[in-house]
Amino acid sequence: MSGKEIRRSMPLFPIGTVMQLTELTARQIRYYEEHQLISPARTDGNRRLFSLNDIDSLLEIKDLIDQGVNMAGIKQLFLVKEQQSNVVQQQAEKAKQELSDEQLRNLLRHELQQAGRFNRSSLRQGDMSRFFH
Amino acid sequence: MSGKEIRRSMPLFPIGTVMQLTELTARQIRYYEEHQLISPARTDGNRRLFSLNDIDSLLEIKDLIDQGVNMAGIKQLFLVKEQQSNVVQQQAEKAKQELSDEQLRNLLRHELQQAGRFNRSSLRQGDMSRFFH
DNA sequence: AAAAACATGTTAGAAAACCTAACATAGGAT
DNA sequence: ATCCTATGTTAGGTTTTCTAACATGTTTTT
Repeated sequence: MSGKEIRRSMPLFPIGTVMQLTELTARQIRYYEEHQLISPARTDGNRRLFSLNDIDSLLEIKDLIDQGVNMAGIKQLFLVKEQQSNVVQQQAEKAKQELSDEQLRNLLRHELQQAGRFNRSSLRQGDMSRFFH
Repeated sequence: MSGKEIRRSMPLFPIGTVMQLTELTARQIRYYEEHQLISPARTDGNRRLFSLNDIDSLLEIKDLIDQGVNMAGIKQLFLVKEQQSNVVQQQAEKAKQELSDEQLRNLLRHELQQAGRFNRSSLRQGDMSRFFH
């Protein structure tokens, strides 16, 4: 939960770069922040600095908007997704301590079915990979 | 030669971000550019925009300077390294068309020995990985 | 149908970040 | 003792970003 995430959440990009990367206007990006769909960091001088995670989120937002989802909908989706990944994570952790290998396999299989039924769009994530490597 | 490189050479970061990432001053970064060790892109408004490759180069420059190498030395090292990778690349390409598998294996073995003897520091490259993933 | 809400555009004024160019300087090299 | 190298510092100018406000075309609600 730290090694990888610390880096992808590192504030690196000014809004201009993000505009190009996402093809969103500054207005749109700020509006989505206003509605708490993202929370970019700030420099000492109050300029926004976006992380790779922020950009992933923005690309996802753009996608959802194209599909007619409104702010409230997107917020809910993000919430649920966060919860889900928390659940999966915590349970995986709990499982590691408490369960036998056999039991663990069963649990994971269940979780994954759940995710597949619902979390659909999370498979399209990590879109930033299109910019690097 | 295109897929990966296009992305790592994508102009993304303003100088402020690069300063933090590399712990170099703006003066240093501009000075290295002046000596053509890097060539960051520019925005329409003439602001520098650095790529991941630029940052890799800067980290390498910093390293070499710590080891007492001066501008001229670094320039030469970069030149040789670029040539080398060109040679390896071209020969690999030529080889793919002209040589048998057996011959190809021999050639690559040779090239790699060469590289190992000389290109040493290139193994420490791709340092940006420390910031992501 | 009128009013309200939503998502985005546009504008204005201010502040931050960056630019180039010039001069300053400590430490090595000649 | 002088010159060169790498970097610091300063000044004046330009670009980018900020917030806040008002404008506008679409949907929703009433």
